[in-house]
Amino acid sequence: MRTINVEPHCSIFDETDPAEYVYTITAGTVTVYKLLGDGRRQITGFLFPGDFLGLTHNEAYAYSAEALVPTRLCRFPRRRLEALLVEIPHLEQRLLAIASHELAAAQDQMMLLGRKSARERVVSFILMLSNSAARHGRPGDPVFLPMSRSDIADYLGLTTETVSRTVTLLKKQGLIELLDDKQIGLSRLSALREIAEGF
Amino acid sequence: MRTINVEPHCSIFDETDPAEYVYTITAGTVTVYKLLGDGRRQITGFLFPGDFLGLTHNEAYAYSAEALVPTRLCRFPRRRLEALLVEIPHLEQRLLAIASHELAAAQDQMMLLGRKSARERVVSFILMLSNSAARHGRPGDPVFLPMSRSDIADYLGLTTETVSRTVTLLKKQGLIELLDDKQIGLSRLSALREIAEGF
DNA sequence: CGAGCGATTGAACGCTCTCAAAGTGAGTGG
DNA sequence: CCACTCACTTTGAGAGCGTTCAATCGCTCG
Repeated sequence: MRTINVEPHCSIFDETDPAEYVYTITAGTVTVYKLLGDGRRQITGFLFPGDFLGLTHNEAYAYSAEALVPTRLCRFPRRRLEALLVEIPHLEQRLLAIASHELAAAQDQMMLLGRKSARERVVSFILMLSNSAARHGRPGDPVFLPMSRSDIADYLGLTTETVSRTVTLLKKQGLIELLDDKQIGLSRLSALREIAEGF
Repeated sequence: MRTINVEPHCSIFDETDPAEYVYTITAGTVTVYKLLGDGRRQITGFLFPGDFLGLTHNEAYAYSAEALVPTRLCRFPRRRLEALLVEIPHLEQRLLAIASHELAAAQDQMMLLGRKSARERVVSFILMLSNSAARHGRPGDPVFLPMSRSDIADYLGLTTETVSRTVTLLKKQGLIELLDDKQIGLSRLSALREIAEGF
């Protein structure tokens, strides 16, 4: 087990790398993404301190991961983890709970990507970050967005321009407040929730 | 444990039902989906014989499930499964492997929904069904599509009209053959694979 | 034969993308 | 301290892909 520091925009592993390690994040933010042949990118998740990274049952990782901000990770050899699983039965339950939670989040994201408008996607994203921050004991309002517009766009299946326009519009309509472009106040929480749920 | 038969378009459980049972599918096809406030639907998966249904760590299901064709299920009380997990350590490993596999599939689907064109989505879908059929020991070519255009559309984040137009176009271009509207021959497999991967 | 449902086809619209330019802010060097 | 650069964000105008609305086709079933 080793501690590793990664600078912003530096790769942790790539989609086809042999999956030799698993990681836990102790500080920072990580983006997990997949690429298409011509370079199109889909970010499948943002990971924060406490989250696991790199769990898979295949030989290779199914996705790439890189640091968004200066990030600290704990790295385990995968074989070591598998040995631990035999010793500590509780650990497997814990991993199953995590995987189950991630699956539910993935289904929400499919709903977002397949059926929601740009406006609904951006609102859903802001609320998601707010909830996630609150669960991790950080303030849920104002919401802090450590990622760039381009990262948000690649997570929401939009372009940076559309994300920018949508945020501007939400502000004009008094639904959010822009403290700066990485800090957003939630003026009308219940209205935002309705938009995200598609009413 | 009980065997249950479900007719087409009949609900197995709904998104908010208490999650009292887990199921395995022994015959037929099941659709798993989520709904938005105004009725928009996103199908998050099609399940076939051998697949598990209803696994969750929450009180309620996170999605709805219904039969697509006449379907037979085995129903376990969830508590019984939890008891089995204690008795049979291997079972937990198996569930973790399944969840891990589903997560990888979910990430592929996010890429499809967020970044692929209609044409790429339809081709990816056809190939996905072909691979899935082959893994289950059924013919991968021609591909059998048990679901309606509307189900395909709700799975791919498109409309029925777009699915229909796209399939017609693929046929005109000699990339697939339409035996009937539920049976598709894969004329040029490698070309199809390139389209799906975004080249 | 007629009803009804799903699939297909057509035409026009609109949301988001694309391409382009201007604005903003942090960091650098004169 | 200010000018300059560079990256990111915002704003604008126009185009395009997929949607919407509507009509037709084709099959199954009574």
